[in-house]
Amino acid sequence: MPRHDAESPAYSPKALEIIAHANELIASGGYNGFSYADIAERVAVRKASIHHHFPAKADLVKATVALHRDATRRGLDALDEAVPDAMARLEAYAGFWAQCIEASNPPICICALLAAELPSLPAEVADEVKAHFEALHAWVASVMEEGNSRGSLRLGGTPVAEATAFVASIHGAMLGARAVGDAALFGTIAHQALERFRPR
Amino acid sequence: MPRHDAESPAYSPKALEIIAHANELIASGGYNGFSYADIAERVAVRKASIHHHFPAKADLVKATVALHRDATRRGLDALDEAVPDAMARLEAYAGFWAQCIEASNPPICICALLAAELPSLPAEVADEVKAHFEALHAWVASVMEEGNSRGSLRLGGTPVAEATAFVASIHGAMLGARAVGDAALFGTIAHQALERFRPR
DNA sequence: CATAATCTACCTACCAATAGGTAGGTAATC
DNA sequence: GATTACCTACCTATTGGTAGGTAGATTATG
Repeated sequence: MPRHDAESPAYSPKALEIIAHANELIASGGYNGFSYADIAERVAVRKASIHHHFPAKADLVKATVALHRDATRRGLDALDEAVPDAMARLEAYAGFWAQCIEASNPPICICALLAAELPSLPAEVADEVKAHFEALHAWVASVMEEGNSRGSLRLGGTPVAEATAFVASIHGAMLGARAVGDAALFGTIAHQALERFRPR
Repeated sequence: MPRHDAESPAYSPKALEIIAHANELIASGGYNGFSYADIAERVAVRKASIHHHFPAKADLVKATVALHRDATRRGLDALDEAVPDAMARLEAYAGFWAQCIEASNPPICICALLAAELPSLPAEVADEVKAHFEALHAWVASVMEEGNSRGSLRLGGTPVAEATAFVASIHGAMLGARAVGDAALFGTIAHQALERFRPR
């Protein structure tokens, strides 16, 4: 899901390597928690060379988020195809994140993290983060609407309202697990969030 | 709730002023999103003078979080006294945050924000954030347990599990509202999170 | 009460390190 | 030859912090 395709046509292999490291560093300390120097030493080129691939920091972080969004979209598309049942699809989505967080790979959704810092982000990055939330809300809502109409899950409100609430639970669960230092807490909360949609 | 008492005995008036500004700056850009220079110009002293009050940045942020925790504890205690009904109490808690977020005062819980950045925080700050989450989980759980046993709210799981899920919803709602640039979204999600506890 | 000592809260000056970035150059590849 | 991807050298600005000093307020002492 957040796994990106190493064959993305828009970036060189080195640029993709830089993005991968930016991803990890953002996931740990947010936008201002890492510098080009950090990336440079991980990628084994000089700091100034990073500018060749990404002229400014905002370019790098925007690209990182955009690639994360691409990967998310492809992952959600794949879920739509592979898992016909709406409830099982949401479970698979939550399960995917539970595995990631348990393995710290990645340890958090970078868009959720950047959302927290949104007011101080460059506008082009903030726009990507906002778009990610909107796309995720829309996907969850469409899954819920489908599931509700087919009886595989049961909504207590509108699909849109329930979807935004579910996404909030997922992201809040990431914060909670991180705060108390218990990765399994994410899975517990996510499972609980899903139970409310279980048909009786 | 996050309003602190201006008569706190441990800090000078100037130190409290510094903390208040640190609070705002953290709420906007997190731990690394502000500097002593930012505080200095807001408080109208030289940057070096801030070190007199807080020798290192970690000291300042730790104190800021600690004061926020004190204020939260007092606010929750006051709620316990003023609102006998458990369901109404949770509603008051959520409503308080809804007002804050609508007024951007404060625009987000700094502990939720710092939780996102936890891996890169100084340990003494991370400990305060963790303790905040644990205390909040405990308070919500106790309110839920009381409400459940009195019939004023209904739990689908254990008080501890439901409390952590509720806190996740609240914090996730903060992220969602911030991400999409719609402060009212917090209140919508929070209200929905509460509805699941409404007795039938 | 007057004076000295101490405390508090600021200042200037300075430091090393870092941050994001520019400019010009080289070598390898196509 | 043009492009790509690196390099060195350098820049300004900023960051968190140290060190020494001053002035006013407060406390202790005779």
